[in-house]
Amino acid sequence: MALPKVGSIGEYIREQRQQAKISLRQLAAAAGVSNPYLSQIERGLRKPSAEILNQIAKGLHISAQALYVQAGLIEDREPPSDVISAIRSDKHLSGRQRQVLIDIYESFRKEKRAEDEQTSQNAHPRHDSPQDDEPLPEDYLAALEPFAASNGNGTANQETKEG
Amino acid sequence: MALPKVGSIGEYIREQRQQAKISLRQLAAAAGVSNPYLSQIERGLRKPSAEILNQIAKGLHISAQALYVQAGLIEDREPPSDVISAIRSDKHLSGRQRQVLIDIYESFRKEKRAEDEQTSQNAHPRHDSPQDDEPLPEDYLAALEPFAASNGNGTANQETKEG
DNA sequence: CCAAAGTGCTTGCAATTGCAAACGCGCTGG
DNA sequence: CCAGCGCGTTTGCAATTGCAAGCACTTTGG
Repeated sequence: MALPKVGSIGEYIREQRQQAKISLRQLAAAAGVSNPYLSQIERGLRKPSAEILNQIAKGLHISAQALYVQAGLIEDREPPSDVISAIRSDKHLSGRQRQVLIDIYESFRKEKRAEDEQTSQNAHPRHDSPQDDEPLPEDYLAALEPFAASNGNGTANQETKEG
Repeated sequence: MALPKVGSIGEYIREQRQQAKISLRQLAAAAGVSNPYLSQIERGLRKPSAEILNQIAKGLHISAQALYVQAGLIEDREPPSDVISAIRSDKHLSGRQRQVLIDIYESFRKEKRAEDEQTSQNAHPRHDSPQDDEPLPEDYLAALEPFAASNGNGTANQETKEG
């Protein structure tokens, strides 16, 4: 997994560099990295660390965030799950309970996503979550038992202001 | 250069993990990294790559950006220099000229900064306010909120101990 | 013509990342 | 008491990062 998929970030850097009309060596100097390494990065032969990426962003006078997104390191935007944020901000739950709920919720989401992908394998171009396919551990279900018994409320009602 | 300022990121991760009441191994599994490696990261013995950082952020259900900032990988953000943006948007300059101007301007800034740091050695840990190419929607900020809030008050990080 | 300087690229190599295996420690329970 | 499980940590090791040195090519220009 060292060569192919990282291409976009390298291309992006090269585009930005050429657009700024500076040579590879100049950018390398400005970014504080070696020229051969930058060359390899631009051609997708190497996967630069976040530090290097940050330096390059500075050398290019572009947003580091944009570069991270391009590199797939920030993905795009965190999944804006109201459920998770609601769980996390619920003062009536212990840390353990929070975690259990979140894990369960996520496993459900995961299942659903797997089903959807089976039925229709259309384009999800930036989707990059390789191995997260473990079923719900018994521990969690066991932890859930007393909880579900005492709490009959099944809806995760969001109280966030919705405009 | 193996352990300069990476300590904070490790401590931060550990705090977040303990706050979520999950074990090191659980987080390691959720993040898709090995437990020994996560252990070393938390203790500041290793400097994780951006990918690993991203995975950990997901495992912790916190914003990857926040983690990058903590790791010093996003540092803060490029100073929203009007000069640079003005230079970049000036149609009367060639790409090369633009670059030269920017470089000169930056070297001046750098000099100045060096002087300032000599006179007063305090760093401004300014919170990250997203305002770049794409302003983040409030939904996202809301998702960030519990985390950002805990950074300011909830965590046992910055209690009444000042050295 | 050929030195000098520019461009990007290839090649070893030290240092680092990241992991599998295994250790010591505490707890539970047959 | 010892087997079993989970916790965090330590210890080698393969794979990768990132760099210094050097290559091939093109342009400048005395």
